[in-house]
Amino acid sequence: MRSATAILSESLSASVGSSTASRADAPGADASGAGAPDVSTLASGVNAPGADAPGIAAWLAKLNDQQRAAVEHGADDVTCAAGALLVIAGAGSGKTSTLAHRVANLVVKGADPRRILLLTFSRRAADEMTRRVTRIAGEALGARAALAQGLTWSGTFHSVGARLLREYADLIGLAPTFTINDREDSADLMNLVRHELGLSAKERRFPSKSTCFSIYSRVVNTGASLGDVLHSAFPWCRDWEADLRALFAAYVDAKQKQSVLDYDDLLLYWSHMAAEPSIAADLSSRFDHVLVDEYQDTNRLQASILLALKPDGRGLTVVGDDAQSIYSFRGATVRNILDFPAHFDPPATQVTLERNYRSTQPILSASNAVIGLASERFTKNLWTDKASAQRPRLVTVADDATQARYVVEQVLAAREAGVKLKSQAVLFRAAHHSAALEIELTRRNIPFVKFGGLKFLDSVHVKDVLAVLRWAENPRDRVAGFRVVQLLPGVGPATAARVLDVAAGVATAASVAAGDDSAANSTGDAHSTGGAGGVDDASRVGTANGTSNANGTSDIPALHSTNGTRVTAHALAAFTPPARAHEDWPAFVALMSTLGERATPWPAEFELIRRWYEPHLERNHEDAMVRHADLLQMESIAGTYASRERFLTELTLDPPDATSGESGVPLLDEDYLILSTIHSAKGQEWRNVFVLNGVDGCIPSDLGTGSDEEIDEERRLLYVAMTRAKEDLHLIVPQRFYVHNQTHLGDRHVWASRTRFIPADLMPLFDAYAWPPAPVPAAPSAKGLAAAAQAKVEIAAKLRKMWD
DNA sequence: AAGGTTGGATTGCGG
DNA sequence: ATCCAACCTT
Repeated sequence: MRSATAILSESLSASVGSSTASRADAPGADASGAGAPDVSTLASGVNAPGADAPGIAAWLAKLNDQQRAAVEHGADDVTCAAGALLVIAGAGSGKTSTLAHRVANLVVKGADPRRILLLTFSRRAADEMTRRVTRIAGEALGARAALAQGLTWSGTFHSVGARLLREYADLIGLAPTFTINDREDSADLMNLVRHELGLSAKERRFPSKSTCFSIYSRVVNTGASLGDVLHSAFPWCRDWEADLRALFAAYVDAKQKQSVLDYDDLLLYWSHMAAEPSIAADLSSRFDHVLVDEYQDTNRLQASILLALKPDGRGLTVVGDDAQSIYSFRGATVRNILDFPAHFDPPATQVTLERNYRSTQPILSASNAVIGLASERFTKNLWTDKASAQRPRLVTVADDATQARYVVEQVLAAREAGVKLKSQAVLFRAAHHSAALEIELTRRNIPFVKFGGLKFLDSVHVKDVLAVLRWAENPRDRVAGFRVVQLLPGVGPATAARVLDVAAGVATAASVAAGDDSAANSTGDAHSTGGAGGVDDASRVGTANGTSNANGTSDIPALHSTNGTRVTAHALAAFTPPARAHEDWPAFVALMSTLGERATPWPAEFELIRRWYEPHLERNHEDAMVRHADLLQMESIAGTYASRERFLTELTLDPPDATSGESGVPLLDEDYLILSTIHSAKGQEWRNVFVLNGVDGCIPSDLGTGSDEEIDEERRLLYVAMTRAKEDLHLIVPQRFYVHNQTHLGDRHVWASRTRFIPADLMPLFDAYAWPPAPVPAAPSAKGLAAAAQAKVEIAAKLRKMWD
């Protein structure tokens, strides 16, 4: 099946590829550049407060009035930053370009790029932004200034948070070696805690680990109370409120004891840190300017961080589009945008970019009409001067398979006409909607890259190897250790728990005091044959560790990595494994010991682990070959990171997200079709766009039709999909839609109807037809008709006769 | 206690 | 289809 190697390397090439592509197509540059200097703009010179401007600097002249207003807001005196700025940037309005120009302009006017904080939605967007700022500033300054290195604080909220937390770790009682749990790890930890509290053995089934985690995450991100969250988003879990509260308390406790942070913690700690007066001053004085992209998809917690960093709004710029808010399911709220201006006194300046440089007028008209039906009215209407006779197409097909054939034929036809595959994208609501299409593409040998959906990091073998690394990096990470120990044959949950207790017990003995009861007990327990040796070991290690930690200041018993892992290795060495694990135990102890002492430099450590893991991989998996290839691929990528910690952090915060077809990894310069979830298509554009499954149940998803808010979010999702298209937009409506939860080869299906977001009165905006075109039957002759009528009568008579 | 199997519940989008 | 707890066999 799908090889994770392909996924990983593809993700790399995909992101490089997309940069290359965007240089060629230059979405935003198009927006400002190819949009041809508007003569009236040049003449009027509106909003050019620069006194020295009878003419506008050439590199700014390409912008339209609104864009330039956004770029030049307060830029005259960058050292004494002007008040907050809100840029409402409609789809395709050159948002990225405007933001990049603004950053470049700040630098040109003398701002220190190292003191600019640029927060983006994804790592890809951050890289793209850095690249463009560098190019634009280079153009403005006549030379490529040393800006690429200068713009050091550009990234997602989560990655910047992780960086800051490591810097300030000592001040906030956090071990600087903390590791970060991804969603699945977090759910696993939640599950461990859930078992410990005895919540798994209730009479009525307790919510699953991922549900528990989702609830927890939502509470944290929205700042709402548990009761409210349960009521509004998880009504079927309302009865468990008290248990959930206890679970979450224990979960937080476990995270702190283990020095692990989940995604939400990166924001939560940052937010609390920024609100702490002793740190806040230092923290906010580091950044003269804070700019945030995709502000409509930030949540309350993120907004609170911004307000803490820039309480009066000076130097703060946020950019977003309320019509494109599609992440409320993870706590994002458009209120952040809508309420932004009023947060400040004087209120934030607002600039609206309404001119669309991307799509043709018919595409824009249809998109505007779709979003116009939202219950909440959006004030702006996008306009363009790109005329076209081609309306968006609304294509009715029989079913999923026909939909796939339609897309393939249209894509190939377009390519024949000179449109590269890379300029065409297929978008869908849920990752699995593209299954039939992927099969068809593979069959016809058309290369493609898919964004969204299954992640590389989700595969078992990758998680295993990463767990070894994480455990070495942070010996208190119980989820990692629990997973690692169970890789050995004959070791299951019970043994793994004992091993971890011993390791933790030793650690406790080491940092608290020698002779701690629980530590001695658990060591003794584990050591049926040589309890004395175990205790002995523990106290010896304890002394060593105690000495090295003598000047430690943290009140949390901090076990910093080197010694901590050495403790782990000692505990493992002293542990008597079950008989079946006997043979493998020494190699395991040796591995953990080497990793703990950092005896092997990075990235050779990775190879060490991979070699150790190999036999276990072969024992546990049928398809060991494929998985092994993945690990080799990963190994070569490991070398591109400076350290074990960087590798772990980056991989967790920016997991490779593209998958490719089985036909292999398309090469960089090769052409390939883009498949993407609508969510992952954010901020992108293509000449031709196909939107799959434009039916009720898919858009809107039948899971998201609970409330009006949810419906509106689904509507915005369709809007985002439609506004990705530059020239040609196909919305496909399969009439028969198979239900996916059914037995093998089942034929359950529903007769789907066109999405409710395109009601009948919007139909004139579309070019509607069925595909394949129905063959036009020859008109039946009068004689034939008469014969047919007679036949019908005869059959009816025969049927009646059966029961005579 | 481990490891495999089974039946019942859940269910997407993602940093 | 996938996840999880419970049951069964070694």
